[in-house]
Amino acid sequence: MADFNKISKKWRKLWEEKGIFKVSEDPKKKKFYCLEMYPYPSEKLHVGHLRNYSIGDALARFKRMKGFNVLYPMGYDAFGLPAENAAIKHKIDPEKWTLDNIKAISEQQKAMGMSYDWSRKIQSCTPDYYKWNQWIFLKFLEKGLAYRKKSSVNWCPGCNTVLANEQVEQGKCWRCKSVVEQKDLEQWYFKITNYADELLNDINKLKNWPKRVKTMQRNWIGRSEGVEIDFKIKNSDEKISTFTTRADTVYGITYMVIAPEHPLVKKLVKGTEYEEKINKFIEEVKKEEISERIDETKDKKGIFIGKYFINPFNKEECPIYIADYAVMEYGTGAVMAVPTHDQRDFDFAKKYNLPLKVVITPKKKLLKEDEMTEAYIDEGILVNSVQFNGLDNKKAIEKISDFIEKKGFGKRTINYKIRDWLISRQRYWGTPIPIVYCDKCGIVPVPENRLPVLLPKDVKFSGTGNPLETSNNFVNCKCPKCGGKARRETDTMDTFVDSSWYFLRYCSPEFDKAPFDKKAVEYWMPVDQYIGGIEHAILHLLYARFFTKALRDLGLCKIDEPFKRLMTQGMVIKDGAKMSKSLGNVVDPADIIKDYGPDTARLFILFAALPEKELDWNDQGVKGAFKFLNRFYSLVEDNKKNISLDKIDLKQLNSKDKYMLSLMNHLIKDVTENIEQFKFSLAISDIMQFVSQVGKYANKNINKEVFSELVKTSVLVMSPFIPFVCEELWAMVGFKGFVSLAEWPKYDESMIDEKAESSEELLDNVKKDIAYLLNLIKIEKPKKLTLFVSEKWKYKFFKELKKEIEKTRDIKAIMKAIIPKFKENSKTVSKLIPLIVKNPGRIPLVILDQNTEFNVLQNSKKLFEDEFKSAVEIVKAEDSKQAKAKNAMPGKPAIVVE
RNA sequence: GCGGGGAUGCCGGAGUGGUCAAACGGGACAGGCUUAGGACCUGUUAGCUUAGUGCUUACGGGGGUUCGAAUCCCUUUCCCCGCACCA
Repeated sequence: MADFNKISKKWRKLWEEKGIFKVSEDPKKKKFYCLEMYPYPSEKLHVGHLRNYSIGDALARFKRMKGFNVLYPMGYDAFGLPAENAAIKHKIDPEKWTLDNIKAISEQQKAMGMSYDWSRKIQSCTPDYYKWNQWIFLKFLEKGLAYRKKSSVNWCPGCNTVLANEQVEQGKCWRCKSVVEQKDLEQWYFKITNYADELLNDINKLKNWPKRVKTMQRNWIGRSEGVEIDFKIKNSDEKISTFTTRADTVYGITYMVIAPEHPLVKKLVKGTEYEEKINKFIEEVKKEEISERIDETKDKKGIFIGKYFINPFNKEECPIYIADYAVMEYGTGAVMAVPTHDQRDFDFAKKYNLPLKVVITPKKKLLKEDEMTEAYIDEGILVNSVQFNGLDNKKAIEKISDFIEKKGFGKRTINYKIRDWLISRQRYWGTPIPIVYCDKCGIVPVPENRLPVLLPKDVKFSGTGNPLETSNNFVNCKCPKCGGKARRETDTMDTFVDSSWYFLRYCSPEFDKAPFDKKAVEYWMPVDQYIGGIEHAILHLLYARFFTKALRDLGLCKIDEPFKRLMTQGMVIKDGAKMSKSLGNVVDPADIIKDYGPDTARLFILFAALPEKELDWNDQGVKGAFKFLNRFYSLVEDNKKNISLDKIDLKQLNSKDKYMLSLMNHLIKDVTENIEQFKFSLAISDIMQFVSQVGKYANKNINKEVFSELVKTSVLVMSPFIPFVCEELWAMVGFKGFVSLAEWPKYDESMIDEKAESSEELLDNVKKDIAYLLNLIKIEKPKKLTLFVSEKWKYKFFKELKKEIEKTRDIKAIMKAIIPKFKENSKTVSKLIPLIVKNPGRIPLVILDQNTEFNVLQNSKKLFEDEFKSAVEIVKAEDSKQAKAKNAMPGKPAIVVE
């Protein structure tokens, strides 16, 4: 058995020595940028990573062989919490921990045969990278895209830092799953909301992104059109504005709810009898806010604040409540309540005995308040709405919105769910925010020529507080403006900032005048294929889109969207569950590689499931892949002597040779199409079938040139999946150079002969039948074999069909005409008709010959004679009588042995 | 609740109107090789039947369109994922 690990090491070394995967801009060649989401360098590579890279590498190799100039880089998302936590726990320098991990991981990636251009490796934790984070931050600041504000923020007590909205999942921290708290803090933000509209609209440009991801982004941006209406408060100069998408219901307003955090609440109740009660209520809500406020099934809780507002439409006075179901984060933090037409308002009104007023009713039956058991949210006609009565409610939204703007009650607005991106983090292992606070000058940006602001080494990791604050050299500095004493910003940037533009850096990783070289970016970008996990659907993928647009507006690049095509790989599961340490179902890729070699691991991963789908890891499947690999290898090795690289002499080919060449061209076609559509498992399945055919062929008297061509093709099309073994076989067959750089085979449509393929199958079947029969009657050496072929009813059928086809090409009509005449064979007939109608080339052949099978058998007489060492006679049974006499049935060759 | 995706043989998983009893792999069974096991090779693997390009039943359940449905439409059950009191 071949030692696959030895083979892998040998080729890996050769690839590295020759640097064959290094690329540079070449305007003459078409580029292809293949990118995998760069990994966080944790201590070990897991199978999910392996899958990600196997998919990407197969595609990159395929495109390279297809003649593209392929940019396929790798780098590391090297800033982040685990490094810092390791520092606290094991007293290791986070930098050393990170760089050691990177070394180990890149070693594994190399061992797996990934064809990265390693000269473009980037690590986000090195100053030559994060300097440009700071540079971009300053540019954003100039443009007003970065700003500082005090606000209620998400605080993760587990990570001891604030989080962006996108990083909170169901009230919990995305990384450590701690319950997130709210805190009022002054923090740095990126103004992603400036791009909300463009980010939403441009989703339509992302034709080759999974629907799921696009939907998630749309929902996250959460655009809704409506009106903002201002309500005057009775006996006060204040007014409250509310946002609604249902302007048609304004005459049904019976009260208002505002969020407990709403800044007006304290003002309004100050000094009144309600003040104490309200403050108590707010405290209560705040306490339970985290877990319970999120729970939708919970009763809505609220309290009257002792104030009334005036509905500008009908001058009615209605009470103002604060309630936990109003949230400050959305709209204006206040809701005009229409209990008859909103379920939440309805529930609340019922609980606190607030009045109901119907303003929309179904056409058929007038809706009555006292009969309602739930809110009426469907379409209908306006009632109780003065001049708008009788209008269709959808039209009424427009009319009333016009009215609102005309009267100055409010204005049309568009609301988004997306918030600005909070990028400050109270942690050490990240990019320092290049800002200095001076008592005299205030917030002062560090000048561009003094970048990078380096992370200091003299810090203490105590586990509490931001370690950066322990470095006096770092914190205490001089104001760049006035030279006076100043304090440096100790917050670092969210690591998602690093990953928002790393794909641009790959284009010119050494460039030192800007984050990236505009020219290189113009050549390589956008990324043609991006591959990664679904978990980044609204985190990284949204941020990266935002960055690209913002950098474009800074004049740094020209593209609108960074990723042309996105593939989100499925999870790897085992025994029906996600791999996890607690379940004990973790597979270590290193073990698989050790036992079976890297190619087996790659082959199994790509074969076991389509890339987007979940992959169920099973060890038997791994063995199966290994078995195939061995079979493939020995097929070539055992037949080395049958290799001849001379040109095929087409005149010398027998039917079997032609058949194999047909299969081969068919294979190239299918595999190429399947790879282009990411259907790797199908491509591999095609190749497996082909290889087993080649194996059968190899046992025969073969044409050496044909055989060599078959082997060459198999090795070529298999090489994106199992590159090491294919390099070995390529060299074994006697080809020069690397198969990794060889040209992808082209197929010749004229060589694909489906007739030959099906004839070959027929012969195989007949041969099997003969063998079976001989075995049955225990005759080893028959004197003579007579094969009867009878096709009586089919012959009639073809004649009928020919007539019908001359009349029409409509399958339906033909079916209707013919099927009743062949009731007994209706199933076969209904299969044959569309086949023949759709492949007109076959009609004359089938009809004129009476039956193809006879001819095929006739032509292969010699083949049978050789095979069974006996005289063979092929007889066409002209009618069923003769056939029956010799035991031949319609539609099938019968065999008579003498 | 809203949105997205699923349900196929013993298993993983292809297949989106006719060439489908359904690729490929695994498992199981039988046979070959072998002292035996492993490895390897061949065949079988819905039921009946067979010397079969035969018949019947079948791609979660029910209904429909069609000469014809795993595939299209409607409906229903179940599962997974994302968002979540969004005004």
